[in-house]
Amino acid sequence: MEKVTVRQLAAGAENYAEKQVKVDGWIRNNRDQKSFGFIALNDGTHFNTIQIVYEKEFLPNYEQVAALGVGSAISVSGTLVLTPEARQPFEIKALAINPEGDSPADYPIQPKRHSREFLREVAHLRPRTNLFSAVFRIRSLLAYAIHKFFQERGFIYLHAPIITANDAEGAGELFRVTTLDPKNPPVLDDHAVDYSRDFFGKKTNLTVSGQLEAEAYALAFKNVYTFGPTFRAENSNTPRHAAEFWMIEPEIAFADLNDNMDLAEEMVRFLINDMLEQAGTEMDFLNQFVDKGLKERLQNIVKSEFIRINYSRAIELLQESKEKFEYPVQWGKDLQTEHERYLTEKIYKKPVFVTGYPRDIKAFYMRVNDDQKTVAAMDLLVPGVGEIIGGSQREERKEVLEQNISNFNINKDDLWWYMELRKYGGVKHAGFGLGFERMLMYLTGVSNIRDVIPFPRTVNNCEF
RNA sequence: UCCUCAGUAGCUCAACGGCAGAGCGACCGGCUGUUAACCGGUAGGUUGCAGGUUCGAAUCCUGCCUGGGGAGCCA
Repeated sequence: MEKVTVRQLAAGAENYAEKQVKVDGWIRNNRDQKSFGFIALNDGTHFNTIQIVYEKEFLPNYEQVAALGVGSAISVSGTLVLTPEARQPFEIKALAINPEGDSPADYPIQPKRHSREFLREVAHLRPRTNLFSAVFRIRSLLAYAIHKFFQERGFIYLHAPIITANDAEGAGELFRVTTLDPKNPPVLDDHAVDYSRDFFGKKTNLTVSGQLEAEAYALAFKNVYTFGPTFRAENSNTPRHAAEFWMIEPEIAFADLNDNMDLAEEMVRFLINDMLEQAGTEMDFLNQFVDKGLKERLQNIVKSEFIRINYSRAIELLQESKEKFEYPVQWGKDLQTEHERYLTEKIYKKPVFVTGYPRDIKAFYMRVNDDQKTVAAMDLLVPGVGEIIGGSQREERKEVLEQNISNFNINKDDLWWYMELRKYGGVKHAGFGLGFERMLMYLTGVSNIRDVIPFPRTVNNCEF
């Protein structure tokens, strides 16, 4: 008897019609009647369940099977039957059902709607629900799609370090990495902790970005990307922030800001297309139960050009809009969330690149424009999620970069190697950071980042 | 960190100063094709925690804890 998966059956049930097969899985629902019953079985290989029909006359352990609760693990042997007239295209008429793992009546996941908040408390069981089955299948496919996109274009995948000593990027609060005894650390004469006696002989932390290292590799391999975990110790409590998340950071040499935006746009379009193709069943489910406009919105984005406007023009548009904003719109100040949302959700209703931000509100490594007041930065704003990409052309002129570093009061000594990238074969280059989970939220319509990370880490929460 | 809303049965919620309830789930029974099945019945509670006001508190007040939403920070 051939062991099959629901994935194999979904791909071609007619190959198995009237044949005997064996499937293993977990019971989603079990309904018994006097002499027959139905089990909705999920074997983990496919979003959909397979229906198992079992009858008293064939099963010596009918009563035992009928009593199996939701969540129980079973092995089923039976005949695959095509059922074109029914709601499901095929089912299995059971000849034998072996209980493998019982699930008592207090199993928290019931065949009914649960709140996301409740399911977060049972994060070890929530992947057994429809929503999380869809989300985490798509998460896996999306990670693969990202590699596909860059590998097909000849990019080199770079593993940037996770432990780093540079804290010069200003990209957020850091998680310290140390082996010192917190109760009794070695101290200097002025009672400050003596990090020279720490594991690495200096202060170290978890990475907040692999960008600086990616620049080094872009200036050797031309086009590279990183894709790995990132850590920010921000005390931020929002549906869009996590302390541990994944980020994709491509870096391209001999390229300017426009090349950078072209790449970002092509990538976003590729990822959407790929998910619509690869995850049809899951996308249909999300479109029906999570966000009614999801598929239409994504399909429109694939077709339409992204908007590109500069910061100054964005300020003008917002000022002309007559919309009442809580925070004033003023040149020189950063765009507030409400401003970004207005641009992408009200004015354009599609993704918008905003470029050329004031120099003072952006990072030291961004290339200064000829006006000396703005930098070659770009943010990609999308409806519903807000900023999913932040990037820039990098400052490749050694003198200008040095000036920036001193303007931002950054310790130049930490960046000696970064400066040498400008000294030896420095060339214009650019890159961006894509928040993996934010992209996933955008693709699935799921509005809380805690629901697209298997075991999310946020302020005051490191359960599981 | 700030603002705001909410914690009542396993889950989703009602009761809003006067006997703590419903739907779903669970359990028992019925039903020959169900599919978040249907029909009948049963069990299930220190109303987040601590204090206060009151003859009487799930309900009003104070503090704390937990969670949601908004803001800032950002991806």
